[in-house]
Amino acid sequence: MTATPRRVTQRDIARMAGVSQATVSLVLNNRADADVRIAPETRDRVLRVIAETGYAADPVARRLASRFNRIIGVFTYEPAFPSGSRDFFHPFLLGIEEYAERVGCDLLLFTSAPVIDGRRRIFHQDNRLRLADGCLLLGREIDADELHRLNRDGYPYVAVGRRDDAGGPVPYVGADYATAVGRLAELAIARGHRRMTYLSMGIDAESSEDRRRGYLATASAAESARHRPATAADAEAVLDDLLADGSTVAFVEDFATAVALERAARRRGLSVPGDLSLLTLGDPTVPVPTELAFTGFRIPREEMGRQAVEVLTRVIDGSASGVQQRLLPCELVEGATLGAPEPAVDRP
Amino acid sequence: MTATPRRVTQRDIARMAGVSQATVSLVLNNRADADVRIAPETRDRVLRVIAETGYAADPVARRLASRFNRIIGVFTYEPAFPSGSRDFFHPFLLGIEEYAERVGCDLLLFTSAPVIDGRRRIFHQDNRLRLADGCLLLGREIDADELHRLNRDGYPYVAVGRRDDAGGPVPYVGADYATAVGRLAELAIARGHRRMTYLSMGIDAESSEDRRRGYLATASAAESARHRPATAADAEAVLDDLLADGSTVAFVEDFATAVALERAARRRGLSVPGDLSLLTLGDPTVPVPTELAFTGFRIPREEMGRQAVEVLTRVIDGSASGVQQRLLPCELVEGATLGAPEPAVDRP
DNA sequence: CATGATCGCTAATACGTATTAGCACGTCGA
DNA sequence: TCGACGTGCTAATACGTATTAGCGATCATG
Repeated sequence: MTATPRRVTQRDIARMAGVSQATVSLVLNNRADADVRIAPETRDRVLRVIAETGYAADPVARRLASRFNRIIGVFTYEPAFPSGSRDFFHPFLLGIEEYAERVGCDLLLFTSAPVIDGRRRIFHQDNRLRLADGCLLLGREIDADELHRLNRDGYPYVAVGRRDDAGGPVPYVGADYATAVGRLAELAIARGHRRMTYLSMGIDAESSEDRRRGYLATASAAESARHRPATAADAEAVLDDLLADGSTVAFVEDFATAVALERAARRRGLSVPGDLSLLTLGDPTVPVPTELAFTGFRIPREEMGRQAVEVLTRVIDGSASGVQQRLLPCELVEGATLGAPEPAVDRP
Repeated sequence: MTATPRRVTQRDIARMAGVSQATVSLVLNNRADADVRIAPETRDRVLRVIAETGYAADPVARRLASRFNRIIGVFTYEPAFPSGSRDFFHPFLLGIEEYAERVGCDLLLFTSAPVIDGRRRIFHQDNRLRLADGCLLLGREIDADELHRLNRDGYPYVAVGRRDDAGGPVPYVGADYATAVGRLAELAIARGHRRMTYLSMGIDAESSEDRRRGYLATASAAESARHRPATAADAEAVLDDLLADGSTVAFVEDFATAVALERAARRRGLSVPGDLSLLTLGDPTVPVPTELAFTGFRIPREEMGRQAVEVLTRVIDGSASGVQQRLLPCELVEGATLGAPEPAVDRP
């Protein structure tokens, strides 16, 4: 491992081709403006030397000079491990990578961001955001203070998933949970359900709030529309509660909880959807083994990733007019867990 | 989208604190050498201003000046889509990200590299390698010319997976396929198998070559040790061939092919491992639905990712002495597809 | 032939940081 | 009182590129 030989620079190329460094830069950038002209012979000569030496411009210097990098930062909020949340991020990343490739950008994963108080921080001692032209934010819960600061600094970013205002509107590409859950509620009511319960994950994120809002907007037409928190570990108690209430359908935020509920019901000799209908409100975020096809909806994760990159590039190059906020529709999934309620004993 | 307000620089900090830009830099980098002294009051004053303004050094300028960036490049050779190869890369990336986080490096995915003649190229017009301090190379087949060039340029890199020399030894962290396959062959022989066939994927990669080598080294002790290419689509013909040859065990490079063979055997009323033993030589690279637990070995993909980053950081900071080449052991998996051969009719 | 206009290129500078030689100002010892 | 030395800082420069004002030469035009 000898000392690295100094890399070839434009100055070297210039010397070899008998021109100035500026000329090399102009040739390299294919500048053909009215006020920048290079004779074809000169251009060819420079290009030949470049080809011979295999020169490639240093992207760092380039960025320093021009303020653009063709690098898109990706910040994942929740700790990437254990691989549970990995499977959550993966579809987004697929879409992001696909679109980044299309527009010729590299992706910078901010893995160096330190975890402080159990959560990754964008802003810290050695903040590296500016390495990228702009940044995508991924994560169920995003720190509002950090959004404030991004807004204040005028740093180009786009959140994947809807976000409340934080010192100004937050640009995002999200999923339209409210409408999707509303549709499911309509379906349930159309099937004859009158008493229903919404089982929340108990986290305080916008994604959760939107689902609940969609539920309340539509389900409030029913005889009874409750909501309560629930986890998979809780399944037995939750099931008790549903039965006691006479709910014939549950809207389950967390996929794993739905699986656990179905299993608990089966153990008691109850059937889904015969005795209880279950609706799931998004794809599983953790791999859960189940044979059952749940009725619910699909989050367009890949498409969200793609469009987030698209919006971000717009924000970066300034071609975006106004605040960029998009909600993508979720596709309803016709599964086997929504049925008609048992004809109930009339209640007084 | 108004014009971006110029970001705060060291010069601004310097002006506010009444010192020079150099002093700010020195304070920031906590320099305490013998020949660099800053009075505690001055240091505090500068630090206070930094805290007030929320200043953070521009990593780009920093890199230009210091030649180090704490960025690790990741180059994936095979086209990332369809998501089949995605599942192949994923475990590597998990390990890579984990270790990168540990050493405080960001990851740069070279998604901008163009695909030429059906394969991604590192070197092209607008080569962005130098954005990273060094680079990891992923992919079953890596272009030897590009390795040559990396070696020639003295660019720090590490391949994930063993590579043949390319104008010099190639630093890598690979899996010890030869030993693993050799072990499987020993197992087969110990169980009484005497006629065996190796079914290759027919690609010309080092990973394939190593497996074959391990097979030949050990299996050649058997009565007959053939090898031939095979694909999943081919399963019927391959099965004919195995039976005709009297092979009682097959070493199957491609997981999907093993699945297809078992299915074909079952259709003919043959049982695995009763009539034919199947050994797989690595985890599935494409999700294949199967209930069967195949006997074979596990590739330590995550660990390979981690160690690749570790080695790369060593190469970058120059603390690596000599060429870095590591082979990690594969863990044997005791499945249900290796049995004892039917007591065969004596052959003359 | 004088005067612009156009062409082809270069010199100079900016980008924001890290590094280093060295300056100004003490202080101390003889 | 004078050099030697230590302290605390700054001026200058490098890193490699992009950009722009502008210079000399050539060309067209009256």
